[in-house]
Amino acid sequence: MLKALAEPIRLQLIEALGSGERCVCELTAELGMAQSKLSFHLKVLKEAGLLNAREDGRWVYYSLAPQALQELRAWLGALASHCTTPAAPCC
Amino acid sequence: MLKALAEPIRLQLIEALGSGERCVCELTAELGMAQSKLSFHLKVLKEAGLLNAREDGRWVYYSLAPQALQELRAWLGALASHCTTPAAPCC
DNA sequence: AGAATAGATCAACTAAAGTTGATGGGTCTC
DNA sequence: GAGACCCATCAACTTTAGTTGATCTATTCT
Repeated sequence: MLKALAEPIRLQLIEALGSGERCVCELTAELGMAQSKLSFHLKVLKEAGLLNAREDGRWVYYSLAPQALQELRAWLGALASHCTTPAAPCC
Repeated sequence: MLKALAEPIRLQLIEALGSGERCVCELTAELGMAQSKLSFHLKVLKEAGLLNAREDGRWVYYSLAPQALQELRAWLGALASHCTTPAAPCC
């Protein structure tokens, strides 16, 4: 999942979807890039569970999966809670 | 920063540091991998702002940077807040 | 001072991931 | 049903990132 997030184009997609659902053609126009490229990255994000796809006739609408975002937040929260414990003198 | 997180070994490091500060030799032993490899990944994480390094004589202790974690959480929160808006019919 | 240890860095190699342009399947309009 | 349009997929290529083993600096111990 983190691997899916960690790519500039995919981050652009995530940001674009932050304001709500979008269809692919809209995203293609907005980001100005080859359709196949976009399709590739959307697939990666979808397979990581970060995006939901909704088909409507000949269009496909993508949106962020809030649950995945929540999961990540929870993980970060857990990490932050104990990470300031000092190390025992080592070796 | 996300790019730094998105790598299995670096995730192991992050998890290991979740319970508190550690020195490199300890991490090397714990993860059982070449020292140069570990040093490489620690550097990536540090340059991303995710880790703090504290030198003490011949040892170096690494710990998670809570501020970076907080930043990420905030970003995810902002994304989650509007992402369910349905798309306007497109094209 | 000399030897040993912790850790960083480097160059050459290997492996993984993104890009490109073409093709194919499905859906809509006329 | 022919043509246009949206999107996914594929193979070949290019780019980027991780690995390895050797070497180097700094620090500690005898």
